[in-house]
Order: sequence, then C-alpha cells, then structure tokens
Amino acid sequence: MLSRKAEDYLEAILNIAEKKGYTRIKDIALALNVKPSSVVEMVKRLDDRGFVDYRKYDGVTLTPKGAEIGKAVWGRHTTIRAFLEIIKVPEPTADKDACIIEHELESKTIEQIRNLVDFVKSAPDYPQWLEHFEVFCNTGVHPCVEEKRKGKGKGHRLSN
Amino acid sequence: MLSRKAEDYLEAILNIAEKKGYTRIKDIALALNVKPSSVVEMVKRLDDRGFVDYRKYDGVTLTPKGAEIGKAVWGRHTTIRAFLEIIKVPEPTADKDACIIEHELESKTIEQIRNLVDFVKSAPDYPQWLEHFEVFCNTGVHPCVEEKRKGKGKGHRLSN
DNA sequence: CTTTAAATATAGGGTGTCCTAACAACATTA
DNA sequence: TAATGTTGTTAGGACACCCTATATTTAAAG
Repeated sequence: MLSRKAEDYLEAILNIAEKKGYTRIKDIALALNVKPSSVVEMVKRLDDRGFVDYRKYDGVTLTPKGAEIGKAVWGRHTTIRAFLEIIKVPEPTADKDACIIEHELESKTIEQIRNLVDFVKSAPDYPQWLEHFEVFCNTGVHPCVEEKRKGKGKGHRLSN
Repeated sequence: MLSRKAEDYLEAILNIAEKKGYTRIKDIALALNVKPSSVVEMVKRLDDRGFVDYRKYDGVTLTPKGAEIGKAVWGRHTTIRAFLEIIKVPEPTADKDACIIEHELESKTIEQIRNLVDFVKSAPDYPQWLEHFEVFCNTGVHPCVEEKRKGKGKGHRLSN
C-alpha cells in the first residue's frame, strides 16, 4: 500500500512531466513544498518499489505502474475539485482541499461523487436546485418552503 | 496544531465518554485499532499539551480545550457522513470515509457541505433532483434530457 | 579549460506514530 | 489473602517523512 505522501509525489511527477516533458528533483520539491533532500529520499523509495525510474543527477520518470497510480490520483483530484466547485467552495480552497480528500477514499465514494458531478454536467440547463441552493446559502431559507406556504401546497414537488 | 491522529484520539475519547461515562486505555485502543501501548504514548502527549487529563491506571478525561476539539471533529464527521448518505454512498463506507475526510478541510469547505446537507433537509418534500440523481446513477441517463426531447423544450427548467 | 553558480546527493538528526515483549498494578474469586 | 487473569505501563526498536549542513556533480560563463 502506498502512503498518502507517496501518492502525492507520483501525482506531482505526472503533472510536471506532462507540462515539461521531464521531471527534475527541484520541480518536485517546488510543487510539494519540501526540500530537495526530502524528494531524493522519497524518490529512492519509490524507485525501490518500482513506481519510478530514478538515476542520479538525471531526473525521474514514472514506470507504467507509477503512472497508473498518478493518473488515478489526479482523476480523483479533478472529480473532487469539480464537486467542491459545484457546491460553491471558492476555487483556491477547492483545489487545496481536493488534494487532501483525494487519498484513501473508497472507490464507491469517489464513484458517487463523480456521479453527482456528471449528473449536474449532463443536465440540459443550469439546474434549478442549484439556484435554490445558492439562495439557501445566502439567506438560510429554502425557497420552496416559502413558495409552498403561499401556494397552499399544490402537491407539486419542487427542485429540492 | 494538532495532527490528524491526535484529533482522532480526542474524538474517540469524547465518544467513549459519552457512551460509558468514563474512558479507559483499552476502549481507545479498540476504537482506533491500535495497541494499548500506542494509546498510552499518545495520551501522555495530549496530557502534556493540555488536551486531556491522564492519571496512570485510572483512565483519561478531556479538558475543556480537548472536548472542544473533539466535538468539532465529531461535528464535521456527522456532516460529512450525512452528505455521503445523501449521495447514496452505502452506510459503512460513508462512516469510514467520513473519518478520513473530517480532518484538515478548510472551514469554508465544511460549511458548504453542511449547507448542502441542511438544504436537502429543509426541503418540504423529498427533492426531485435526488430522485433524478438516483435514476442517473442507475441508468447513466439524466431523465430531464429525455423529457426535454419529447416535450420539445417548453423552456421549463427541471430539477437538474 | 577554468571558475563559478545551480542542482543534486549524502550524512546525520528530529518528530510522530506504531509495534512487541517484558513488567507492574489492579480486580476477582477461590 | 493468595493465585490468577485482565488491564495498563515501560523499554526499545522500526518506519515514514521532514529538516540542515555539507559534499559532489553538472552546466554555464568567462
């Protein structure tokens, strides 16, 4: 089993390689906010376990095994970030917190979050329930409750 | 700053104390799936930092400071679990994963998840969009898309 | 080609968390 | 109260992760 941190490293290596074509120790250190010496240490461990190829003074590349994990983590990351943005978590926070949540959740949980995201995306129009959710965030009152009071309960189920 | 693990201990101590009135080393070890010796070690650290009162051979109690944190973590836990249940994550998974997410998220994120939960709870009826979400989970198709095709776009925005 | 600056590597140390094994205190009950 | 079983404690060690300070290698500029 890979630790949360190890996954972070693989994800970072993947992203850097996609952007620049190669990955140096310094880039990883920068991306993860740690010192180069820490990166070297981790990268050695990842090499031992077959997740990366590491040759001294010559950067790091992901093995297929490592790339697979990196991509999986990155996928979880984007899913979670999308969800957080749907529920109006502001962007820098959404990205930061996606980094935290993306590890260790059961696949069923990720699947359901992804379902929710896809559900919203595949809607033909901007969902009314999300408009209502925004109202609720701002006022603390569910618009349908008001509406129902006035309309004396037509029995028409509203968006939330 | 308290670590994830330290928070776990405080949360566990709180829950055990609420259930049994007192908290022994063994209970904590059981709740967190660690050995008693690990518990003693952690509890000493928490005592040093003023989060618990620990006297040898005589259990552990939370200080006000420790109880505050325990309650906060527990609150986040229940919020997250409620959310996961809303999106149909099965119960044992929901509980387990709430344990994981509950640490370290920014308060804004927690607040928005809580908003979503409250939003759903305060709806006058079971939300139509959740029914639609269930359909989507089962079929991969958003019911409103079908409906729109048949109804030739009345311009009536549907639940999602 | 040499000097220097940047990047990388190593050595050595620290913290947090966990474990096992051995020992000590307590509680029960014969 | 003595024997026994349960619970709690300590000692000692392991592993993941991070750091600083010091060496080494590579790359760039003179």
